[in-house]
Amino acid sequence: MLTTKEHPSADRVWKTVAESFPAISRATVYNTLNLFVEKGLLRELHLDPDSVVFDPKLETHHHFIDEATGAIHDIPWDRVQVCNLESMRGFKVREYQVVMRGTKRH
Amino acid sequence: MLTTKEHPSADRVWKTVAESFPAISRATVYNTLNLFVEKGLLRELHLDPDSVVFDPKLETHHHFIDEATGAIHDIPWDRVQVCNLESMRGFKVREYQVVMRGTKRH
DNA sequence: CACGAGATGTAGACTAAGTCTAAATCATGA
DNA sequence: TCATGATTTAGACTTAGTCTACATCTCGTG
Repeated sequence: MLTTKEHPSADRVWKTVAESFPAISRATVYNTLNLFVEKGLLRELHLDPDSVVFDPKLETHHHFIDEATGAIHDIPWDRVQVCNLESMRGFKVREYQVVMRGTKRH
Repeated sequence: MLTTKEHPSADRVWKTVAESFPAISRATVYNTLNLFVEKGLLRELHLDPDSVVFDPKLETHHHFIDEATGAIHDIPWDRVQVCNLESMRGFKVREYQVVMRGTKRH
């Protein structure tokens, strides 16, 4: 999980882990994932309409959601830029990202 | 709903509507909201960790999430810009937005 | 080694958002 | 008025995420 390039849901992680550790409890997987988030080892994303997904990549980056497959792709931070953030006058922006949707070119 | 500046969840809409129409069924509210989305009268957002929220503002815009209150604010499209989108070479970007999190200044 | 205390994991119950279903009701045209 | 299709209802159902009580593990100490 901590090294995957994907963005699995908790249940997906559970199913994957259960292949190697069939005795592991679902609650343990949820609890562990949430602990990792709390301790800063993972980030949770609310991009998927069905569930929270977890992102092991801690460096700030953008996201591209493939509408055909549902896959979430990490986009390097400096690939695109958000210009004019200073104009957000009434807000203190702690973090931001560009969320893009579309399809992957072949 | 179609004119609100907020981003209510389905259940929030239900509770609001039920004040005027106590007989309305929860499923009707869900069904109607989903129909509105399908017909393009509303957009659904997956920004809130707890539920889908609905956005009546059809013009493209960005979002700012107030982490203190959970409130979602619409940010005018031209307030900030995403530069270098052409660099998304392997992707066909159908739509994008900047999602910002932080707090509102007093 | 034994023991106690705290941490961690388990198994299943529980909650709540969202969906489904069968039936009732409504709306419309003939 | 009636038939038909559309819409709504009320509650059941599903499932992601959380909670709970208990079991098990880990570690430090004597």
